Amino acid sequence: MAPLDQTRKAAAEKAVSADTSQARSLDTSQARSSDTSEAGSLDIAARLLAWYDAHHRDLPWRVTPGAFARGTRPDPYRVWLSEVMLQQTTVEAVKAYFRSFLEKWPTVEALAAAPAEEVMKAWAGLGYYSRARNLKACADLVAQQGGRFPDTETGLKELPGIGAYTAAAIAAIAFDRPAAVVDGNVERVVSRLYSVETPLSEAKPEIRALVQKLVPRKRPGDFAQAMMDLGATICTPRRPRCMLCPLHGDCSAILSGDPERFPVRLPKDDKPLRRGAAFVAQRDDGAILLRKRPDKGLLGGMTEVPTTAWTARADGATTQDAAPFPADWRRAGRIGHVFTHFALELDVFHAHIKVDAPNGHFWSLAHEISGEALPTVMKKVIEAAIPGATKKQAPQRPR
DNA sequence: GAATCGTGGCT
DNA sequence: TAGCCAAGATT
Repeated sequence: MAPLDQTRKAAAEKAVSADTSQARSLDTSQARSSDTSEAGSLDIAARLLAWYDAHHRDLPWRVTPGAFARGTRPDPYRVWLSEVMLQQTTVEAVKAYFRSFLEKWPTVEALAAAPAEEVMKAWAGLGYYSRARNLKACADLVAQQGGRFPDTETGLKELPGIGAYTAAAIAAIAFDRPAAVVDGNVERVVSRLYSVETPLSEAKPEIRALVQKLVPRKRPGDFAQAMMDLGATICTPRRPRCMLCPLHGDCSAILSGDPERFPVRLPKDDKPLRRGAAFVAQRDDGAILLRKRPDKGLLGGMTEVPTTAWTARADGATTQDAAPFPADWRRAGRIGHVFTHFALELDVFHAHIKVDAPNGHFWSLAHEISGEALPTVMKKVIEAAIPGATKKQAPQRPR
């Protein structure tokens, strides 16, 4: 196999990319003559790839377009890691986590050798924590099988945390397979391109079939990333920049005069409000009492301070009466947090205590707090009681 | 097939 | 402001 593209120096990459424009247009014309049976689809792919060559974004996990034609390939580990992180997560949010993970665990074997707890800590704040558990489980499996990822969509989809989208994305980007990569961006681009009136998610099979017809045999990975870049930068949910779009001449929704109408979506259910109380117990040396949540379910496997149940009741029954143990609880404030399917209000209580950690709980020293596997909602809770406590190098005064 | 599962940025 | 929505997967 060719050396990993990402291990090459950036200068070499730029030199390669600078002198391949002719080769690319040659590729494009070859594609035009042989890639699909539908000339229209073909032109669309060719136009999109040409646009991508000129306008693609430089992202930490991305290699220069045309990698396979140069005899190189992306590192499947990096492609997989980035794709899992990017599930329902913005590019900007992922960048720092991707770099951090790669520095801690440069290979799938390294990630497999890491304790699951360390992986959860490193994932804290990124959300959808089952992804982190599945990431670790997947790394363990792949490492057991020699450290090689499956190179087909079918094989990839059998791994934990890899569904239809991610399997197609890895197959296309890392292994040059002509897979139909359909994420939210692609759904939007294609639903506009063809004015798909069927509402999501009912339209998913229809959209997948339309995408499959567009996928070129050459550079399917670049095509997938080009579609997603187009959706992210041009064919945006609101105020799409149609005048800049390389496909504006192909787009049915533009003719309708209202491309924003697509994709058609069904109305969403409104979010219920849940309430509860959270208890920040602090030891004389500043340590905070924490516990680990169950591995499954909401915030599965993450760390929290003791809380009451989060109930749908709105009767305000969130007082210190519900504390896990008696102490001089002082109300420190109230925090709000919005999850995917409900909103949460937590009354935060704070106390200094001098007892041993109850069963299943543990003390986290002041300098350790920022490194714990604390989801954002729990950082809000602790901050409400002890401002600065979850920041690195928090100025803590033991009392 | 419908519910469940985080968080942050943008309008 | 309050909703929308992001490189979705799992059960």
